Amino acid sequence: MAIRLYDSRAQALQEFVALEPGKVGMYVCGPTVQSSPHIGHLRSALAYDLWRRWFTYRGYDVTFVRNVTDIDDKVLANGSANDPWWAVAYRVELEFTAGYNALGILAPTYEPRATASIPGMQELIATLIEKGHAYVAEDGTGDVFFDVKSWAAYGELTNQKPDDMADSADAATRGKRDPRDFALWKGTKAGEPASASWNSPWGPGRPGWHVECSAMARRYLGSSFDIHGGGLDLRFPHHENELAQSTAAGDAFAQHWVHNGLVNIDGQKMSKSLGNSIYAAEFLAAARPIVIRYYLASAHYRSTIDYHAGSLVEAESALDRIQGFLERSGRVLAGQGTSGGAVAIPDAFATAMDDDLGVPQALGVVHETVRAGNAALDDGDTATAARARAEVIAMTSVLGINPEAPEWTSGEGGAADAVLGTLVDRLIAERESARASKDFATADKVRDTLAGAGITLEDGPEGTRWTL
RNA sequence: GGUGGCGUGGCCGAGAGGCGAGGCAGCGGCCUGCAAAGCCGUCCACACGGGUUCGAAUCCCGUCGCCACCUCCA
Repeated sequence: MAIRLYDSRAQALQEFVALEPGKVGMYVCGPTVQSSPHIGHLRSALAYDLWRRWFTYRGYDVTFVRNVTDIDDKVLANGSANDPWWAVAYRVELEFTAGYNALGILAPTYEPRATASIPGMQELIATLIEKGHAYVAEDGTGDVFFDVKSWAAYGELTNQKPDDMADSADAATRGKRDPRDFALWKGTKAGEPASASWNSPWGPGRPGWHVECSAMARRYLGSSFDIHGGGLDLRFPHHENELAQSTAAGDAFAQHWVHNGLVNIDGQKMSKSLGNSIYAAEFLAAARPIVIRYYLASAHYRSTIDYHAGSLVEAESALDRIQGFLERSGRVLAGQGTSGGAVAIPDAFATAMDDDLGVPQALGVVHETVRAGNAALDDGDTATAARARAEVIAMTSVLGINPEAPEWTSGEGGAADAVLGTLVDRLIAERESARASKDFATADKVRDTLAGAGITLEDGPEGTRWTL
């Protein structure tokens, strides 16, 4: 069964065929580390984490590269004498890493920083100049521009004709031959810190944004690789320019382009001017990380997610249903030797995932399996329940949302939990004796007290359970 | 102006010419001392107007509304 993906350049679903059988080379645009991560960054990283996990499940050896753009106009702008740009970049990078880790996003195979790949960028620029696709600005600034007119295919990624492109707002063309030309190298200007200046054949300066990704992709994945991903907002100009540069320099570059949808807040784009950005730290404090992962994964990766109050509550209810089944089945089936070897993921789940990463449909299969498993437990059909349990574990594990996986359960079971358990167990015992003597008023009072502390009781055949 | 996307039941969210995705919320029932959890049932939706078809949420034409990108952006 082949994996199909929606290729943004072809604007069509395409069957994925690896350049090298059994291997996938994937480059994803990581953050420009200029300010704290927000929901959208997490969503984007998660989308490619899911792609990567699915390719891996399907047996591919995935080389996953996600860069860190640590030198850029905005990084520079956010630095100061007391807090240099590179300190800002490192600090913000740590915030991103913390956010990724919190959501169980796997570390990339390579996570290159742009500042560590300057020679590769210069090499690419030199090639472009040599081939007549780039030129040194005639205004003496040391800038080097890509010559859009020299590359007939320019616009192929976003299906635009250069003549249709609005003239640059950057009206002062700064030594450009054409307003659409974009910077490959930015000569160091007066007042810019020496720490942000690298020597080059064109004078001291720093790389342009687009060329950074082209060079890093080539360095870690070679001149041709399978998939290039990034946020929908990066299609133009960033990815269009990357494609033009790399192909003009002679690289085959990415075979497929994949773009994830953005996150809106109450129907509006997140933006600093609207003041509606939700930062990762705030978001991660709003619910358990696994709930956030479930929420961000539950819409198709290409669709816009519209976040609103209540989104996480709904996600949590849905996830609790899965978790509740795993807890219940784990308890009932404990010690029954239910492992029974490797359990295949249900075909319906795999089919959904193969089809352009159909996570929402795949989650439908998870929930159907949960229902069937619960029904089997109700009927005492432990064989069916055990199979459902194994399937649910397998499916949620691939998605990174298995509530019983170590990444979500570590941290539980500490001393504080033990103390709490002792206290709650004592109250439950008091309630039990009250119930035994039909003193339901007292029993309900205990339950209400615990409910007030956020503890829910469930009476079952094996006794009373509690959850926080 | 150019390019692309979207409008699905109270809410979220898939699907894509005929077989009622799924979740959340609600309602009825089973279970329970009462609950909770679970199960069963219920709630049969696809912006609007035409058209094609035996059959359209799905295809075509038109209309309305919303959104994204067009050198800051995941």
